[in-house]
Amino acid sequence: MLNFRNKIVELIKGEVDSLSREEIEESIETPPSYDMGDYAFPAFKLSKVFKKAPNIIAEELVSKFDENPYFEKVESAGPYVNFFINKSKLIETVMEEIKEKGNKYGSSDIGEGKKVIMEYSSPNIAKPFHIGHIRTTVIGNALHKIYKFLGFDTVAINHLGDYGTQFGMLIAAYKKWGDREVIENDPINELLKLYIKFNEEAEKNEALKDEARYWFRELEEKNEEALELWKWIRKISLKEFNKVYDMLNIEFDTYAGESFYSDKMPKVIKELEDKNLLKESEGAHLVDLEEYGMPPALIKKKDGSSLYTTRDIAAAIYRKDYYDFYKNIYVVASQQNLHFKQWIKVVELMGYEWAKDCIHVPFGMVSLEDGTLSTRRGKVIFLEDVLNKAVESTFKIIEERNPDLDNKEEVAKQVGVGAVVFQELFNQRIKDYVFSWDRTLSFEGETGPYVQYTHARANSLLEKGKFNIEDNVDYTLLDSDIEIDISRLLYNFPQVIVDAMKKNEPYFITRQIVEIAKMFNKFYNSSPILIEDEELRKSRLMLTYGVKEVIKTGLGLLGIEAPNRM
RNA sequence: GUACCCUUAGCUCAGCUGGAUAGAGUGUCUGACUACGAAUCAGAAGGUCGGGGGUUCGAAUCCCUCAGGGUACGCCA
Repeated sequence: MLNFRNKIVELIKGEVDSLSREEIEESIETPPSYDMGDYAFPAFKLSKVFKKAPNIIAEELVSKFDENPYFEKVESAGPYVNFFINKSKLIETVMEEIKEKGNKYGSSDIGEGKKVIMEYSSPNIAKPFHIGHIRTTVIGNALHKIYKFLGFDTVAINHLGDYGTQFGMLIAAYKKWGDREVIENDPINELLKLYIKFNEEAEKNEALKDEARYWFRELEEKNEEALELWKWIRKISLKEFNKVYDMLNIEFDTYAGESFYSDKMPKVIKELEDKNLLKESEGAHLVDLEEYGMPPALIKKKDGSSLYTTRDIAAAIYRKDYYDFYKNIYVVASQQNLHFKQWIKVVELMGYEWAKDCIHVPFGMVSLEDGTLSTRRGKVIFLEDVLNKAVESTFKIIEERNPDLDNKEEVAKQVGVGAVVFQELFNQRIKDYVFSWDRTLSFEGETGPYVQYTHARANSLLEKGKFNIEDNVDYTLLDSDIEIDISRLLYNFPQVIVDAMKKNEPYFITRQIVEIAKMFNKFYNSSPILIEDEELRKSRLMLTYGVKEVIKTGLGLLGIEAPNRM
């Protein structure tokens, strides 16, 4: 595909030697409106070099760029040099590229040979998968797909919370009040009940906490009974989680969670001691980080057992050895910012230069209208319920508007789940939000169903118009403002994917496909597509095809399906 | 108490590494279905970018400060 920015860099570089190609590339901007041009080069920085007013420099530059095949017009506007792209070249290059690459349009090999670890979702065993888990799960999945699409060699890790004192609690609670059959029938809820009951009782009776600690120690010592219970609880919980993962169409490469690293920690503690990083304080062992403006990182408890900082350090070291990662990414809530800063600093202090490749990708908090989520107090909204409710609402809408649709259940699932996922990936990760049923179940405006609807509509046009990708198309017929606007958005799509990867922000893609859908709907409402004139029809269908492909790819990267009918 | 994050239209949010007149959606009001799919489109109204300083040719964007909200701070993860 033609790279218009590079063409501008070449033109400017030909006239101005004092700026490097990179500097020129970086200063190229998009004007506020396309009436003013497709790209703009501001001359402010040159005014110091040439000791002239920027608007004079801009004028002088323009006079040198008259005849050029890639830009139909170059003009100055005050201090800016504005470039107007050659529209037929733009449309032709983007359409030919989409035609050639199809559903691979926007992919690349920039990540070739680089291993990227994406740790996300990571629910706690025996606790419900609630609305609070949706963010890490959905953001992580999207990032995983984005990196993969850009050629990175990815590993999706579900770092299950399957170890720790809480397990001692569960085992103790099960031994006191548990019933295997009851739990088998409704694992998460029953285990949650045990968990809540144990916490309530433990507040009244301190001795229970000792029992929990006892059972956790037994588990670590590989006591057969404890081990068997642990395996069983882990298995039935995972089975429940997989219901949600199936609905979301998410798979992991490994479920190596906390337990997996439990035997890798003593070595780390020893290493910290050998490197003189460990300090004793009030019976516990820690790494002092005062020098770096952070509270100390606790490594070993009074009783000798380890903490999750130790576990994360051990996991990172293991992963470096085993995978030799290029980036080791953690999609974990912003509440853990300090924790990540601490342990990554400790890894750095241990002398591992790859500490900088461990990246925490934080996101904001979800709360309920009446306050914070709390598993212990049973104040949660289950993710499964959210998804099911969205699917039900969608099903009703389909019954109303498109009752003859084939496989309504399947489509309702794709659209309902898609709506939830889309909403989750629509804004910057860091923003907190309050969960609202109204918002989750609204399918109008900038929503997943809107984009999916546009896709289905485009598909229907292609079918009715008997679109054939082999047809030769006269691109010069696509010359209206809307058609060019659409082409520009399609043209920018590959760059948007790269930006999304660089910033670990899937919403760049969400916003781009919304823009494409909006522009296409505008086009659809203003220009007939299935018309008599064969040449014109073919060209408009080609544009429709481009829109359909890019929307589908974009949705796919977000983990959302694109049904052909809905 | 200390550190970090957030604050843009009634509501929910965009605004690319500072750049040309601050944009969407939603809600409100108005208009378009015997129409290629109305989960759509067109239009109107709606903003001292939390307040105040500073840096700069230029600040919603960078720095300082104040206010409001949130999160985290040694034996949970």
